[in-house]
Amino acid sequence: MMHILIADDHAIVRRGLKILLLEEYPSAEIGEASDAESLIREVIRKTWDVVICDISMPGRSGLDALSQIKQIAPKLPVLIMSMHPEDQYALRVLKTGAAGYLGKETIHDDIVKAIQTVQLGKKFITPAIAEKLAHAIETNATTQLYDKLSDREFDVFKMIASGKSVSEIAVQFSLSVTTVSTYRSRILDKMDMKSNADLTRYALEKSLI
Amino acid sequence: MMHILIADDHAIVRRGLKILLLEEYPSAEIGEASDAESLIREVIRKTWDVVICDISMPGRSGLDALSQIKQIAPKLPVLIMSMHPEDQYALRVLKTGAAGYLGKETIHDDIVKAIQTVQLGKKFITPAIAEKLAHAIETNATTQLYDKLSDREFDVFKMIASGKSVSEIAVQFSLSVTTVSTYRSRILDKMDMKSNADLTRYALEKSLI
DNA sequence: CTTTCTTGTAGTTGATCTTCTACATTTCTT
DNA sequence: AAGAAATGTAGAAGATCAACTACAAGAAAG
Repeated sequence: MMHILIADDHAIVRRGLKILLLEEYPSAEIGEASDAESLIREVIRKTWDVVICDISMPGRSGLDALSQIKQIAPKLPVLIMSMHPEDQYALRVLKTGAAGYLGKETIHDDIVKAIQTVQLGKKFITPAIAEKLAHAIETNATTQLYDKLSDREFDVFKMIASGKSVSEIAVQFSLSVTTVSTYRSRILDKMDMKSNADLTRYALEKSLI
Repeated sequence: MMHILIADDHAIVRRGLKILLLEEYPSAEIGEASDAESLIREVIRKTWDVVICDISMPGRSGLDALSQIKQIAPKLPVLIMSMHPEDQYALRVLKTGAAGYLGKETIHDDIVKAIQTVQLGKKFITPAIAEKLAHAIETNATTQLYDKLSDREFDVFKMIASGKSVSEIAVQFSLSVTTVSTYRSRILDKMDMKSNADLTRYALEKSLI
């Protein structure tokens, strides 16, 4: 019997996905988590065959959750789904240890194949992503400005870009304000930008927020 | 028999929503559209009782689609849903003629009520939105948001939106920093926004910077 | 297997910003 | 025209932030 854990903050998405999966795996046990915390809790609580996780969840992002999961259960395959056009997060996500990356548009068609693939211990890569990967390797990766950011920095970057203040971010991440401020400096430095507005503009342009 | 048209670019969302609706209206006919074009086509093709539409769809946005629908079938109630919780679009959406606005988080709980409400020809307004509305009316929101700004405020608005700090602006206009800060507060208040990032986003959207 | 670079994390302190309040001028309203 | 609301303008005090510094743990380089 298959044990599949779904993590997404939108109940409708969980519901739709669950039904989709039950069609293919009628006897499967489908677990649900609506945020990063309960996702981690579930992963600890019992053994799953595969986790399907949305990257953009409130609180700690799915990316964060992913790396945590990879610590707790390195061999548990995690499929990351995103509503953003495929390429944005794909590389980062795969680098963090995801077993595959799915756009919410194509999940319908890809999910079953993806699960089968990761069950064999392989990575599930769509042609679109594969191309992106190839291109990234060819052009020596770091074409995107934000690729230079660490995961933490990237999280902070998105939050600043979407208007969160450093202190809000500090609270949310339980960090010191100065720590977040340091991140901000490093982000600005790495991306060669001068103001939060630059970050916002950039993030909008790249559809990161 | 109920005829409900769902428009969302994510198949999973459509699926989840459909099942949700069929639970309540087992005999309903649920139509689906995955983008603005087919949504419009469907609206023209046959008569629906209600349309449920995501704002953020690829190509022309749901907002665009909404205003087109309102031209084609002014009396067809359109419920707009968004995954952004307290969206700054809420007001705009209602002004464009939507029958209601739902966050994807609460849609689960609200959708049936919403449909019933709009079937009676009334608008479905959640308390959160209601408050926004009240505030908007209070501050006399009718035309473009930035129309409410005075000339000075508008200048400051553009500068803040493009990333200038209040002190830079103060220097440039030979004003006290606090004066500029006061302008900023008033701008934020009048435009019902919370952060500089909101201003940047808005200004970009309106091509003001 | 050291050395160097990167990352995650903060403290201190001076700079910047916000909030609250206030008060003349204008500019509507009635 | 009298009163109300909006606008241009700041000060004081407290909140927030940035810059510089620091250091440990991990990664990468050699």
